[in-house]
Amino acid sequence: MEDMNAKFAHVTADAGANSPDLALVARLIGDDTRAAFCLALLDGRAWTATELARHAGVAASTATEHLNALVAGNLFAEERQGRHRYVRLANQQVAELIENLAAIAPERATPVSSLSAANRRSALAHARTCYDHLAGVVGVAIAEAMTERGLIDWGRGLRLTGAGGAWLADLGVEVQANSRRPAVRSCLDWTERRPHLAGAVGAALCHHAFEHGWMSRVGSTRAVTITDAGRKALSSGLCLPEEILTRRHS
Amino acid sequence: MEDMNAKFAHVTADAGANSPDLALVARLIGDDTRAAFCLALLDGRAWTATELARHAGVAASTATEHLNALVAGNLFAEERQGRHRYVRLANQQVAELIENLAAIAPERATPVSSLSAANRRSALAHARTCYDHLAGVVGVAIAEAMTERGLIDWGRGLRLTGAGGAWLADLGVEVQANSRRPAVRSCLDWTERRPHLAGAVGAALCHHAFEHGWMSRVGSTRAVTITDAGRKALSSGLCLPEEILTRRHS
DNA sequence: CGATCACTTCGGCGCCCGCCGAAGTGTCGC
DNA sequence: GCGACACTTCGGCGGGCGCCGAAGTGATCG
Repeated sequence: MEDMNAKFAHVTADAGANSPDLALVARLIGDDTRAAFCLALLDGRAWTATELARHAGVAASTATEHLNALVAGNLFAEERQGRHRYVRLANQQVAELIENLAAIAPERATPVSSLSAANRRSALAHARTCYDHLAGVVGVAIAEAMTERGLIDWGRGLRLTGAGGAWLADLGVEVQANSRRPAVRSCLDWTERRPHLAGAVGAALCHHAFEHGWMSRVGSTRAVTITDAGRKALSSGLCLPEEILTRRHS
Repeated sequence: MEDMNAKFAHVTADAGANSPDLALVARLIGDDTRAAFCLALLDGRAWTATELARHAGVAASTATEHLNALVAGNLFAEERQGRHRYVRLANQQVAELIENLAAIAPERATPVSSLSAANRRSALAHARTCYDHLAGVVGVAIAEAMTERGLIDWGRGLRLTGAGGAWLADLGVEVQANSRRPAVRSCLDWTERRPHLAGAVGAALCHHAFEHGWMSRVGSTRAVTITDAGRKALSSGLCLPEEILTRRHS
């Protein structure tokens, strides 16, 4: 039947007649500089144009052009403050798109250039924020510990168990009861290649950890260090072993 | 604190030192022809190189080059059979990536060229497969009816209720109990801009509908028509109104 | 075994797009 | 007001990449 219809089909390039313009959006991310911008903004904070230009190693004028495109394409949202142009990811959906892309994408083959770069790299691999939740060795370990203790359950998709809800309430973690956002969502970690915890609960946990001084940011990067208080809380609350909570310097 | 540290930061283009190569993957989708290939494969079936070339309106040689890139980038998987080269999306993860992209991407501004194109367009908008589940007006209506009847629940993320499990069992729908794949997942419909049902349950329902003759494919496209049997089943099982189940010709 | 067909390889063309630096606009602080 | 600074605009350069058609390979069929 299919062959018969093919005979009568007009020779039309009907590829895009309707359908969303995938390429338009993908092209925005498909450039090394703009991709670097996206990854930088995954830390959930707003960056200025100059910061991004410096981070990606391009001229300010180049950064401006890229930002114009990204804002016009609704991937970034901007906010002008005096002489500064702050940008952030437009919304949750864009953040998830970039996470998905990052999970699929291969590691960039970049020789580690210096000692400080190696250090920064290892700090990121150990613990970092990923948009608004926690990633890296520690993030993955938390997700696995929560699984083992029956706080979350992976059978037929990720789900927060009753015990998990109680555990959060016990800790005093306030989960944003947003109607649309899933309570728990898995996010493939791009250093560990194993899932860590995202979604409303992931975000709430991360927020809670900052609020209670369990961890703090390393400079202005998205790397974080676990404090003594954090080590105490995580090892008693989730039985995370000491080796995982402390970063081994390379 | 952040400002102080910034002063001491070295002037390095450390953008990609570590980190996944987003741009590499995004660039693969960021081309009109390759994007058309991706959308075509969203129907979940394997296409031959020539079919894709014709669909996108490019020469066979061009298609070959694109397919080489997409396979090398692990977005497509290929299977050689005699003189045919069949390709399909490499895995579930890629399919979801493309769905996410499609949900964000704007509609392609393409003037409808002919009557038959308009017809095809309206058929797709009414009911179509999206990878392995059902989309379009009908897909969205099913998801909403299931919500109203308490078979699925959106509070704190999408979840299959007890009643929903019972309903499926009652219908005789066999849900693949894959450990990793979520039972229910929402997928933003790009014609309706509202969510329809994906995940293991979405796939099982779609499979069930084909098996029981509730719907059938329109030629070799991913559009489907609801049969009389399907209208009966869906209106009695989910109280879907007749207007939604029958396509209004434009 | 020769015709046909699906796919591939290659050379060459043209355009798109990312880059920069120089000059311009707007904001802030003194 | 004047310098410093963040950002923007513009012209121009260069490389990358998507396209094609022609010629080649290998499978299939009569």
